Amino acid sequence: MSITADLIRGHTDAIILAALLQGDSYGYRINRSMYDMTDGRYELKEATLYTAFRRLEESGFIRSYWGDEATGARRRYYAITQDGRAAYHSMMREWQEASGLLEKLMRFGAVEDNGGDAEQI
Amino acid sequence: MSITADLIRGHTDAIILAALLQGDSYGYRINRSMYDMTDGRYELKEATLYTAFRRLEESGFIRSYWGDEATGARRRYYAITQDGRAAYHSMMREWQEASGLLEKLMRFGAVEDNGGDAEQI
DNA sequence: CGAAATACCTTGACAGGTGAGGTATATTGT
DNA sequence: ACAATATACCTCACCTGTCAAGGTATTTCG
Repeated sequence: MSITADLIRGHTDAIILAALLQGDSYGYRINRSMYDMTDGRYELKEATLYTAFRRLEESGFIRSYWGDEATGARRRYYAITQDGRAAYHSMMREWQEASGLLEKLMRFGAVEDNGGDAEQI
Repeated sequence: MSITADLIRGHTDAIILAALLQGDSYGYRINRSMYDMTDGRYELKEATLYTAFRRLEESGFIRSYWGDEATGARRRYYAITQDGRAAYHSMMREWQEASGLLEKLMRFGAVEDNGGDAEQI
């Protein structure tokens, strides 16, 4: 994994909700698709993933049920709720605003960076 | 302040370094300009700011000195180092990559969101 | 004279992320 | 037949960045 954890922090919930907008799914699969979509540059740690599921379910944004697979390991499926959809859209709006501000603040200095040693003030 | 703290988390260092690329400055002023640039939608909390200064100085990305103001409250100025410039550029590259991935992952679900209740995979 | 602004700092607590560990079943290679 | 790997779930203790709340000292303005 190449990108710093703290840059992702706080976005886990939105990512999971986004995945569930495509349809019900389960932990292992969601993580897999994340890994595939980013060409292995990013995947959620399992502990992070399951913590997030618990958090999201407590918030009422998702609900879970056990799959009825006849074979293989049991799977716990998650479904997004209406509250979850609303939360997702709200998170996306926040992301829009925040990323715009961050871009502005972080680019700020670069515009006049001459690489020299600036004097006081 | 309107945007969620966790969306900003981890970007504080890059923001401060960006500000210092414009020239030496001090805590209060940096925070002020951040507030002004975002029309009051975001400002660092003081505790966060000073924690970041300490962290950055320990990493060798900035150095500090006391201003010689004859009047008014004393000011501790900060200057970005060469290591700090390198770190800034590295952080910006990370941000580029991370924000691209995040965008991809978070938009993912939205493309086929029909608002209905999806059935189990 | 008192309030507000400027300017710095510390402490304790919180929340999200993660390393390291665990369980169980099915598949694949030798 | 048996070991290794993949699938699939889970928990606990710890780390780190943030922040609320508190503090100090000086200057300016009504």
